[in-house]
Amino acid sequence: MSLRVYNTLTKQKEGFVPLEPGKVKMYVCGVTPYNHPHIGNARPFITWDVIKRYLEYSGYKVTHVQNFTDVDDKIIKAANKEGVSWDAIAARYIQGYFEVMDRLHVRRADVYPTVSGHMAEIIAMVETLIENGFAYVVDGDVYYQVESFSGYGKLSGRNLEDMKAGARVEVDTRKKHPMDFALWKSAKPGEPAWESPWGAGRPGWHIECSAMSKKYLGHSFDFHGGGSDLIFPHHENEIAQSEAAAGVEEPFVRYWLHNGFITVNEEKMSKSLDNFFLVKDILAHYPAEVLRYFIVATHYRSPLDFSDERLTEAARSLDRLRTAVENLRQMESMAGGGRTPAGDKLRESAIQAKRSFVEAMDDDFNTALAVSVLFGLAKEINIYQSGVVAGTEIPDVDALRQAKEAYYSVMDILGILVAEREGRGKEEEGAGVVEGLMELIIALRQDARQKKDWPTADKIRDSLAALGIVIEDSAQGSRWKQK
RNA sequence: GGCGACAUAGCCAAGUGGUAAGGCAGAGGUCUGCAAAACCUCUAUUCCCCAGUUCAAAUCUGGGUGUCGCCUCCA
Repeated sequence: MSLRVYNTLTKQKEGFVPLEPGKVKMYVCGVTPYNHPHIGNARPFITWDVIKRYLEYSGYKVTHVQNFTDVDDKIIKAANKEGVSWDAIAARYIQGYFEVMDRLHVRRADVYPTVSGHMAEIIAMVETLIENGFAYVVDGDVYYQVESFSGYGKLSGRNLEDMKAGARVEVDTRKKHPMDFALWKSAKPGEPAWESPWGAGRPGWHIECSAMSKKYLGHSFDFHGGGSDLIFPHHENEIAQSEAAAGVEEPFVRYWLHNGFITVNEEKMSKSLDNFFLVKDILAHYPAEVLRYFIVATHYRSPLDFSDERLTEAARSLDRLRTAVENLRQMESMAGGGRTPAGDKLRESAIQAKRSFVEAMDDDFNTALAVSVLFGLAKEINIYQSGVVAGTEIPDVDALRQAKEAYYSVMDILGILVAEREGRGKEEEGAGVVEGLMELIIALRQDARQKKDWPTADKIRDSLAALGIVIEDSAQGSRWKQK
């Protein structure tokens, strides 16, 4: 079994073959920094973070490029509203982006190109398109002529006739075809502008990704990703620009991957509908792990409905996975022994889990299925731990090592329970993990088993008190706490 | 109006030809000072509806219904 991915271009799953053996080049459409990212914005980045981790786990050397659209109508509008410069707005929200993505354990891309930093490349590509007869100049504006590119519509499954018929926007009469789109817009008062062969102005939206991907990844690369709302027109236009400019047979992008939307009450979460939740606000109420689990527990192409109930449910599910981590850590800290039948069973479960995990991820990054593998292994770990706690099993060091390796490597790729694995999870929640507590309780029970004298609550309290540990009673039941 | 996706238990969600994973919630049980956690058992004779293909369909085909998305900035 090897990696298969669903390609939006061909509308089917295809076996993945990289352009260069052992290397993967990917471009992910980033954000327009005019506000803090909402949870819908975060989905593609968590998704691609997992994809990247899995590709690296599979042995690929990954080059990841993700842009910031820092020259844009919405940024200019926000700047004018606040009375600050456009680049101050962009800088603020780029920082905001990194702050929440870091908390979500989204690892950094290799390059984060910006529009403002790549004017020369953008202008050069527009010039090439004009020279090759794919674009025309009108009063300082430059338009891409869609009819000149025979493949126009191949990604979104549309043809120019349909689009003409279904056009809902007022048509600019200077354009040769209603679907022709701007590569360069002439300068307007109060807007940032750069010098160009066609006069002062700024780039259209789509050209940046073509120009920047070419600079960092070449004219042909492996993956291009983003939300499915980018399929048309953004990615369709990128293909038209990049393939027309390159003028070669090779496809611009080998595999187009698009994630589904996050919805609220079954409706797309978007800034225009004003039904969005900012990641930073959610993180004030839920641990980052929960949000990450919530995203990863559903396949990336499916819609995902966001609500408080769903996050609470995610938190409970995650608790189950966390318990197994804690059980692993507890057993690990105990004196261990050699191979046992129960250990063999655990070892086999670990090997099978890794196999199942790879199968799930190879099938178009099926993280939902991968999560279920984790639950299966968690159960085996817990069963094993029950035996250890009961004193009927002496920890099989090798089996535990393998279970831990399998369990952790899956979580590593999904990017969940990062802190717990280092024993910091409970600390973050405000309660301390008491080192050695489990061993003490197990010792008491083993001792009691021999003497046929079960430890009473008072005996346990006394033993614990001697170590400076008190049992706190609360509405939720008793909790072990170290004073 | 044009194009496309989806419909699986109370909720969420895998499964795309071989007889329904997993999680949450719920019920019963084991263990245990009580709890919590964990473990065991149960909870969809059936996958929106109808027709068809097939030895065999949640999975394929046709029709219908419903929901969502794109066609305007959007992750």
